[in-house]
Amino acid sequence: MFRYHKTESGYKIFSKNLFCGLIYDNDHVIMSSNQPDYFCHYFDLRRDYGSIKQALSGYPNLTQALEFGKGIRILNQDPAETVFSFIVSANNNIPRIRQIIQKLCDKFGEDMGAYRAFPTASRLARASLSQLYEAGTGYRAEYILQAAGAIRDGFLQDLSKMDTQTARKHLMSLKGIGGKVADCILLFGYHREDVFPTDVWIARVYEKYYAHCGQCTREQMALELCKLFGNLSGYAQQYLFYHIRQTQKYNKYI
DNA sequence: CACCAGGTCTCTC
DNA sequence: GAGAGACATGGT
Repeated sequence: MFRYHKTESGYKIFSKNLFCGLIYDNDHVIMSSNQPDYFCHYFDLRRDYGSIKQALSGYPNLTQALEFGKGIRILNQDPAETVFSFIVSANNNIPRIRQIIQKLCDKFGEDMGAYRAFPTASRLARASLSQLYEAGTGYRAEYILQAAGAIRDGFLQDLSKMDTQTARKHLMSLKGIGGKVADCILLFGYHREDVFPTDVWIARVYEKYYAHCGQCTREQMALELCKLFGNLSGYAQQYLFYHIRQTQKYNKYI
């Protein structure tokens, strides 16, 4: 999600220790990878998004977002990479998130020849606080270190067996992981569809289109939106997020 | 030089 | 449990 580079004709994308190139050619995309099966799953290519969009079209205030984000797919990312990435994302902007993650790869990732892998949890667990500060993580350095140790010791081992709410609480027991980050990890790392990551942008959407209570917290918004969208929550969130994020200012970053 | 960024933590009451 | 402030860092 945060490890991609635009090229003349497409994108270079990195996940874990793997690489994938995308070339846009008229109406189709050519994928080349050292691990095509992995990236078919990564891009969620086997899923029928047409029926998801059809189901979502019955909901209020989504028509425009569905059209705007017609090519959206929910990525299946590596769970550990997702944990570290979204710890970094908190109270941060996208260019800097990408920069920090790049530096973490440069400093701690395995050398794959043409690029560096995302660092493993056990490698990050052996990093020093000052090394993590050097990567620009700031006050999140200790969160990363703690999460790295926990994951190395099996923290994520049983997560896929837990129901969503149990898994969410489990993730939130780590410092640096609150409700929003936990929901992102569940959505992008475990493809849990019954979460609604609620950040500043979704909060704005909520207040504009879906507000039921006058003054409610992000947690309450997420709960209400989940109740409304059920197992389509994760998808609805992505369409709404992408739409507002691209059409409201700050789109200079992309 | 303030203010902000895909929030969370830590204190209070 | 709800409500303020702090929080590294880099960009505007």
